[in-house]
Amino acid sequence: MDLGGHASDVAPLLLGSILHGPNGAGRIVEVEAYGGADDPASHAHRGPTERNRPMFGPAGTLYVYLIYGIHNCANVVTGPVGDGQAVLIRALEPVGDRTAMERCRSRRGPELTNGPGKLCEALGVDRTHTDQYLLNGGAVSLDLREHAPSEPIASSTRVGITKATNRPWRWYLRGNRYVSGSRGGLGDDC
DNA sequence: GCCTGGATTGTCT
DNA sequence: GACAATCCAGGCA
Repeated sequence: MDLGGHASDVAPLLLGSILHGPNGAGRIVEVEAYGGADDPASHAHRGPTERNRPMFGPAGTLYVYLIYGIHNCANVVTGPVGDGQAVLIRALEPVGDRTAMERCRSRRGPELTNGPGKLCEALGVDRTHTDQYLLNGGAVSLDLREHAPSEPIASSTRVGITKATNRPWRWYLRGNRYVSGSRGGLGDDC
């Protein structure tokens, strides 16, 4: 798979890939695309800053930021160097041994990883991992899928943003119980 | 320098 | 359904 395309092209292709963290691993079941300067909702909209610098690195770089002072959110950088495009990982389906993740989260079932902040806490991913390259088997790494997932892929508008809310740049595996949205009743087709 | 608001979540009512 | 928790980038003076 080529991560060098536009975030909105790469995002649905990441569904089904496996994200590994210090505490465990999960299959990506929900993503959102964030563009560069052309996307007002993206951190990269105003150009490079100290925080978003990893977004402007090579495709396959990890960008982790702190939101609301509490939660970490993990993104996979896509597109050419300097573009600032990234794909936000919103939900995972745990794979393999999940005991370490459950211990970290003090929760089980979908509550383990069905949100961007939740999955970072479960996997043990935080801002110290930002700017890591995901494709060389480090503490945080990405196993790109070889085949498309068996579940149907659905899309909708993005969640939790106030700008450019009309772009249908959220993709998820329809019917998967680890997709986020239990709070907002999201998950309709687009 | 100070102020504001955010790609969220857990808890309480 | 409402709201508190808690950090910091970015805007503005």
